[in-house]
This record gives sequence, structure tokens and C-alpha cells, in this order.
Amino acid sequence: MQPFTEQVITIIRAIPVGKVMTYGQIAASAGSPRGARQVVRILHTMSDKYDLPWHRVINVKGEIAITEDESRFLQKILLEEEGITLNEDGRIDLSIYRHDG
DNA sequence: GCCATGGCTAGTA
DNA sequence: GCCATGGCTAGTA
Repeated sequence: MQPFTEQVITIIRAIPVGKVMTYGQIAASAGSPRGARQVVRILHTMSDKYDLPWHRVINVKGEIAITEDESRFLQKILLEEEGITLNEDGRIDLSIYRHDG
């Protein structure tokens, strides 16, 4: 496993309950400001194996970025269970819920 | 070759 | 809405 991948995993696991981080923010924290898409890939391939709180990762607009319907719905539910409120337009207020890693 | 991004622009209101 | 990007991974040889 590459150092970047390890960093990303560590960072994601450290997101507290009730908080979120964005793909780009995680990439930047892991030392690669343009590596947002790799965070996507890592979530895809590593979430199960490393027990990542994948639902606490959203895009920079505050949106759930998942395309698949079931997982999308699940993410919304998991976030709400942690006390995160989604707006009418389905967005999350990053000024409130963003975790500064 | 991929892509669950992000930042910038053009186009609408 | 477009498209440049980048680190990884699947797939071939």
C-alpha cells in the first residue's frame, strides 16, 4: 500500500462522529492537494476492509456525491443518525459540520 | 484507463 | 457544464 493511501485511510478514520470532510480536503491533508479523485478510489476499494466511515466524506459543495441510489440513501440516513442535518436542497452546511483535519 | 472532484467560465434571471 | 488532473489499479504481455 502506498504512503498516500495509508495517509488517506488514517485521516478518514479520524473524522469524528457528526462531522464530515471533503474529498479534496482529505487529499490535501494527505499531502496531495490535487488528489481528490484518489480519495474516491480509496473509499471505493478500502471502505469495507479498513472499516472506514465512508459516509462522512462529501464533496466541496456539501453534497452527497455517490451516484448509486441505495448507497446514496444509506449515506443520508447514516449522517442524519449522527445528528447532521441536510438542507432542503440535500446539502450539508460545511461551516457547521466540516471537520478540520 | 479510471473517476463518489473541483474550480473556473459561460449563460441565465 | 466543461475538462484538466493524479495516484492507483486492472488488465495485458
